[in-house]
Amino acid sequence: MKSNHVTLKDIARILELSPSTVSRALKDHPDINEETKKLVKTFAEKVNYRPNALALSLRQQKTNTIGLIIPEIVHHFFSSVISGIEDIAYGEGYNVMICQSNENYQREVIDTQALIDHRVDGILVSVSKTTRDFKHLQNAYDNGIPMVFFDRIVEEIKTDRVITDDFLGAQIATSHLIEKGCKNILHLAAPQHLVIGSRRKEGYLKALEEHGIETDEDLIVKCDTREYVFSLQQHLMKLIEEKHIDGIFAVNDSTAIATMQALQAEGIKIPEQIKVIGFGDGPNADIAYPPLSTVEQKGYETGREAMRLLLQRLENPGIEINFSTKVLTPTLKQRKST
Amino acid sequence: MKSNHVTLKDIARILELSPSTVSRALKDHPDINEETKKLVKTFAEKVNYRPNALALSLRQQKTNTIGLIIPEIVHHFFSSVISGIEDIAYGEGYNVMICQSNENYQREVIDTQALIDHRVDGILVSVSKTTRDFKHLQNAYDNGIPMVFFDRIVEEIKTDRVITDDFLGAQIATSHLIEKGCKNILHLAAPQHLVIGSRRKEGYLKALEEHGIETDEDLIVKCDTREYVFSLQQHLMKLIEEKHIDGIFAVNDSTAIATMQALQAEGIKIPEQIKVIGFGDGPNADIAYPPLSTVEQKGYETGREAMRLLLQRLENPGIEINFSTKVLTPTLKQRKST
DNA sequence: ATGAAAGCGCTAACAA
DNA sequence: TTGTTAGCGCTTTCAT
Repeated sequence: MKSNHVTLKDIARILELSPSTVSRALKDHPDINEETKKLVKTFAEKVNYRPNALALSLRQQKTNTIGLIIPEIVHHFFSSVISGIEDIAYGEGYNVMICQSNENYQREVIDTQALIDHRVDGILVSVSKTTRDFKHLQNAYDNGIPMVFFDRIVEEIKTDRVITDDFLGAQIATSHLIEKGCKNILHLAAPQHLVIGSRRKEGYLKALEEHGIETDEDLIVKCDTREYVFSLQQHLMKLIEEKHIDGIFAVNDSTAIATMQALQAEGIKIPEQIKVIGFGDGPNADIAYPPLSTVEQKGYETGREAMRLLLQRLENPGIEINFSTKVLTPTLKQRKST
Repeated sequence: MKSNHVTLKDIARILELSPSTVSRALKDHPDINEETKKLVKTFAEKVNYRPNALALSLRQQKTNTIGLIIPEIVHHFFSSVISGIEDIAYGEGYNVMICQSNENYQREVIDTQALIDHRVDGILVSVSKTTRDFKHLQNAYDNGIPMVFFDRIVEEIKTDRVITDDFLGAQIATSHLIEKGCKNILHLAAPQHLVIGSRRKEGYLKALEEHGIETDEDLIVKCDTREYVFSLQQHLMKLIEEKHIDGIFAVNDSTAIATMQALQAEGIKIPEQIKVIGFGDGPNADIAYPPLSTVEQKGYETGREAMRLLLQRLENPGIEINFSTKVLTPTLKQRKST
């Protein structure tokens, strides 16, 4: 910030006008002389004048910036969400301040604080896996900053939300396996304190129930990352043998893909011996061998909707609108793994 | 920014002190009474006081924010870069303002402007594929904002840079194919106006030359995305047949993987009939079938180095340090595709 | 040990 | 039509 920056005052001084006149000229205020306007504008253009966003924000008590807290940018779902948010935000003149919590609670707390410190106009959040205490978010909320949760929501805080119908998605995925002839379906699940973890498990259970298949708690294994799969490989193989597993529903694509690789390494044929389905439909699903059947989760749409809900609050300050929850419905993407 | 925010002034008024005293107390100024300090601090704590970062930046002429312009967050390489940058930046008390150009020149210009408007202390850039005019960056540079280019650099602007040794990487990849017995090697190349595009091509040519293999311009095809591969599928198959292609070096992993899929769809066995190698080593390489041999490009390290170079400028303002170019050496990652 | 005042860059109510 | 002034939230020099 070494000041090679031209300020309003600089322009005023050089043009022998007052700062207010320059300010008004620049924004086409009706009662400024056309001559003056032209003079000021061409000069400002010439010296490449750009208003200081900090000063503007301070003055207007509005930053035109919204904060985003996201677990991990590397995940395709989340980076799609970012694109969705940005496309809407930019169109409305908002900037997006992206914070990556890295699935780390401490970092999330710090990020939230940083966003508050920067006086963002609103916050979009998907909480980290390790977050179990929500004081930091409650605090932002109490500060009067509009918030929208997406995907990994916090049920304790009442506000707008955008979620995927995880229950339905899991039900669709599981039913698909059943319809393909699977009888003993293993579920690789996310931590149950995450809403997506429990909802997807419930959808799985519901599908079994609907098809009159008895549930077996042993067939639900907490395992939601690629690394996790390989570390559990022995255990999983044993389970598959003992329980005659013929179908696997994994809580996300990368777990599903790693599982296929682990099984193939043990000589198991997919889909002939065991059918596998994931959840999310990132680009990996197409790359996997065989291409992975999965349930499509709309990241870009999630981002757009979240930003739209936030905008609604920002553009109607003070007006009480009932909180709404936008539910996106996932759809089956059948490929070769089922 | 609906003001539920407590200000210094608020505290001063309530505690019947002057704003300056409060300010000093909060930052442990030596000549403030211990009593007063305690009073102020506990009160500030109690009401959850947080200094307004905007006001601070305006006052100090320093935002402690650095700007990042990146082509596409969805690419693993770039999201790793972000992590590298953030890890260093956070450690030094800097925030990172991330802008995604989406490989779009116009957007890049706007993003650059937004960063200047926000008076970021420095900028890290990897230019978009469609950028051929650098006025916007030159402008930031002329404004006295320290800049570091990484990966997709701009040769016209003299400043610090972090790059992968693309020439060497391509040479390593191509030599590997040759050592594995390939005689007729196809190169799927990136646009030549991008430094990485031409460097990688040159490395490919160099390797051929070193091994006494005649080069053939027909074996260099501009094709650097998954979609591109499938749209060129017919053309590529014809080329492979006519030229007896037995090895393919693709400018990036996703192009390499798509190529393997296209070939396999035509019944070609990999690596038996044709060996394929990529560049970059994202997680997709492990997921591909067969797992893709590639050359490792260190995203996280790139980010760290870029941020370190920038920090060096920021912490030594005014001091002229010669610009340096940090070159990261890629290493061969052999898997099953070669 | 504390306070008053000025100023970072900008806008807007009020004056002229 | 233009200028003066105050103030957004904060720090810091200069008084007291």
